Amino acid sequence: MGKKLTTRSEDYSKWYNELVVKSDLAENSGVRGCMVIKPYGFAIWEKMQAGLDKMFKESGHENAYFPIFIPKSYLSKEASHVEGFAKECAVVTHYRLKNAEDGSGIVVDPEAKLEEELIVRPTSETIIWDTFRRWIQSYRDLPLLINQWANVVRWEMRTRLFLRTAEFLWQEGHTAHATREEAVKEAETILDIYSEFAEEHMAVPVIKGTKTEGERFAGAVETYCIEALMQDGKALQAGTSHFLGQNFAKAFDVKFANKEGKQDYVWATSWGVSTRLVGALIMTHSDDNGLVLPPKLAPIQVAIIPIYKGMEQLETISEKVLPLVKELRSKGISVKFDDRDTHKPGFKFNEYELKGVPVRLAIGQRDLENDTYEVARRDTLEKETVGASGIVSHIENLLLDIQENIYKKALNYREQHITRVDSYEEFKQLLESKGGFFLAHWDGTAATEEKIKEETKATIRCIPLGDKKEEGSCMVTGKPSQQRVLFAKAY
RNA sequence: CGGGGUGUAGCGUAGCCCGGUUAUCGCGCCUGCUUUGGGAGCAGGAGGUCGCAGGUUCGAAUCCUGCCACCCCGACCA
Repeated sequence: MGKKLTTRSEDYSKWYNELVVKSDLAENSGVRGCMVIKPYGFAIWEKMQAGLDKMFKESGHENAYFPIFIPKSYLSKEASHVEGFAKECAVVTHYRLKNAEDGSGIVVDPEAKLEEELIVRPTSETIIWDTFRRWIQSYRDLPLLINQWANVVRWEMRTRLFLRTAEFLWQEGHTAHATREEAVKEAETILDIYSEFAEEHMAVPVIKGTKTEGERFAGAVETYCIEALMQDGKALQAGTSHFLGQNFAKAFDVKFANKEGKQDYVWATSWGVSTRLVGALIMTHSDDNGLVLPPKLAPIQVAIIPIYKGMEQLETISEKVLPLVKELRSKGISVKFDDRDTHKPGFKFNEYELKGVPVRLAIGQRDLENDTYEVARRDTLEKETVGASGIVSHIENLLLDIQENIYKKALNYREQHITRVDSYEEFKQLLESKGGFFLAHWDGTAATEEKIKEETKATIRCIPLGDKKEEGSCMVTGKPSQQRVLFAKAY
């Protein structure tokens, strides 16, 4: 019998440790809250990067790169921004080491103290806006649509692999516009891109919405977000897009001459998604046999496993398989022909299941005689025998089918776990017994939001966009409400 | 940062309460033979600053102190 994972699928921290962190994606680096992303895990991130980058560029954005170090004075120029990040900044104070005089080793050279401390970027608004001031003079310079792929550091009190690590990889977009309307539209366009990417590439259904004032990004006028539901009933913020108003333009004095020749502050947005998306992917689809990856993001889409006795048989199989590998690759399908002689077929079957490879082909003596392949799909674990003549189109269709199937499965789970509630008692009860998202009326005050959070640990994930207005009364205070908002316990 | 837990080979662990030969077991790794359609079998072998530092003791993985890291809960968290 194969070794089943002993972990329950709802116990994600353990699931990461056993399956992802130590077996496949990362290992503890020994530095607090950091993670090593192994090649296979990084390949997933690279696929995400490629998909998003294409969408950004198609909508007119360009990539650039800004320094990792931000002078302390920059960070403090926008008051609410620095307030939001001050408690989690890594600070560089010195620029040199030296040998200790008592021979005890290398120490920080006290002579090499920086006049102004440097902050390791927790996000780049400040240093980018300091640059934008020099890039923008006229309405002809607008809109300025910049994206950066980078790492950032946030010294969180508590870390969680993939979801909240001290250092993480992300993209951050920063744009400047001539009008308020255009900037708002940009923030919404990006939200649509994130939503499309999550649903069509990651096969993760998301709910688009806006954050309440209390959950808003430090320095933003409006924060848009996409919220996903994990298999354990907790919500995960998968991406955010912020309309920053003129806050940063004013803080960094970024003005432009409009068509009438008058000076005005520019309007801004910023937006980002991070390696947290890899966590979202794992926690949405995976099962007790390991990862389940959507074909569009799987580093290996098809694994081919020969079953043979002796090198002669392997050669016969290779002769048949290599042209197939070539043909699949020519169609843009990533294939691994695993002809290693060091592992048995059963071992390989389990290995590729653990890695979430969507389609697995096996070919042995039986198939050579019948001119067939055994085809197994990872999402349902079903196996079938397919004739060699139609194998390529069969695989193409299967990849599309798996992509669609795991999306539907995740969507179905989420629909089963969105509950409309009208009483606070019912809300509290179902939050514990069922979990998931709750649509409920809220009076719009921060006080009520805070009360609910304190009493239940649930927060308002977002005020959904595009939902029908609905007269109602707040489930806590009974005050009037115009729309249901989305509650959940979140990561 | 507060409460609780953990740290022993690449991974997972026993031993710790009650100090005493050469630190246990499994997986993995190396060699050989036999195997190969769902995680192979047998035989032999290699691999250890017992998280770090100090203390108690004739003697410390084990007891004490400090520190570090990780996990869980809380606070915190675009």
